[in-house]
Amino acid sequence: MFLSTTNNGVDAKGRVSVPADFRAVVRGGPFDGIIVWPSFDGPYLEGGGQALLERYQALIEDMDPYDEARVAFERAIFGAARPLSFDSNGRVTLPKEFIEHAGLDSRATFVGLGSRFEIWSPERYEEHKSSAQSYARENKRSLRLTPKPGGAS
Amino acid sequence: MFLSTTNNGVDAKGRVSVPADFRAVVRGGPFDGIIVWPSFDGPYLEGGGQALLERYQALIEDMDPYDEARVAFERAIFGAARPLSFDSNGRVTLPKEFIEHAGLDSRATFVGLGSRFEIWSPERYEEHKSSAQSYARENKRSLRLTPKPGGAS
DNA sequence: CGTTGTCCCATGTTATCCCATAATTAACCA
DNA sequence: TGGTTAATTATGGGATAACATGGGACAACG
Repeated sequence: MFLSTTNNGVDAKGRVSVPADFRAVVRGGPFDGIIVWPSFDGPYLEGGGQALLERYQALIEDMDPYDEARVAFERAIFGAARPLSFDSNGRVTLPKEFIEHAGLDSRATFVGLGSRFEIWSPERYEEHKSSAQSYARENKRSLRLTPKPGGAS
Repeated sequence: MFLSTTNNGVDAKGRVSVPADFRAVVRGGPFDGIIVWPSFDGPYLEGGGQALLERYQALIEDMDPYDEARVAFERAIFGAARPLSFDSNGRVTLPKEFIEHAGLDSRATFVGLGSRFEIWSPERYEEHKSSAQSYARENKRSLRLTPKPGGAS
């Protein structure tokens, strides 16, 4: 499970150390690395192990072969995703397009989200964290998860 | 799994390098190359390894032998598909009809979609990509990950 | 005999691997 | 508990192999 938030450096080659905790999550899997794609929902990257992609694939393959939504998801996720393998020190190299999409400069913030994680520019992540939108989103989720003792609804 | 998007050059002979990642997917299969056909759904090419074609064959053989749709699929896919073998550098030569169908000029965009891939003219793909992204953004709620049997989140 | 398609070799570019070093954390013993 | 050692992690640079691409030779076919 991907947990906690880490801020690591991005060097001139686009290399960044994946937090050791995150590496431990995918260790032993079919692919020694992570799979990352630019979010179609904002200026950040999404990622996970190969298992995550296979779960998405299972979801998508339940849709009709030429369903519009299916094709859109396939292109937005599989078409954009890249497998990034670890080097001997646990780093991955981010493609230029990914760095541009997330607006990364010299540092990157890894945010663990359970089954997956996100990679943000530190500045943008601070904005995102404090923005009213994400605040509302998080509140909405906790409303769903925690039933009130008195039990309305 | 076919992943990510790559833009490679098409030379005067119609030769194009198949991305190394894609070659790795079909490596070890019964046929050292890819199978490609013009999409009946738009100006692009569809392709995959021989395993993909065999899956399609299984799907089609489940249909009624005299179903009009079955005959149509057989003609549109098996009738139009061509096996393209790799040369020693990992390139294939695209038939002229394929180049015309996809409107390819000097470059071709390979789009990995999990079990298969597509080949687009870069300009046409850019148009479709942005519409696929906005469609995915609007319908992202239908892509909810079901919690893993053992896991939390 | 001309045309088309396949094969092979050459080259620039890019990405991958491997080394060394610094900083942090964990483990261990006094 | 404090100090010391060892191990893991994060970072930087250089060497090496893989990849994409161009041109030319040979063979197959009409």
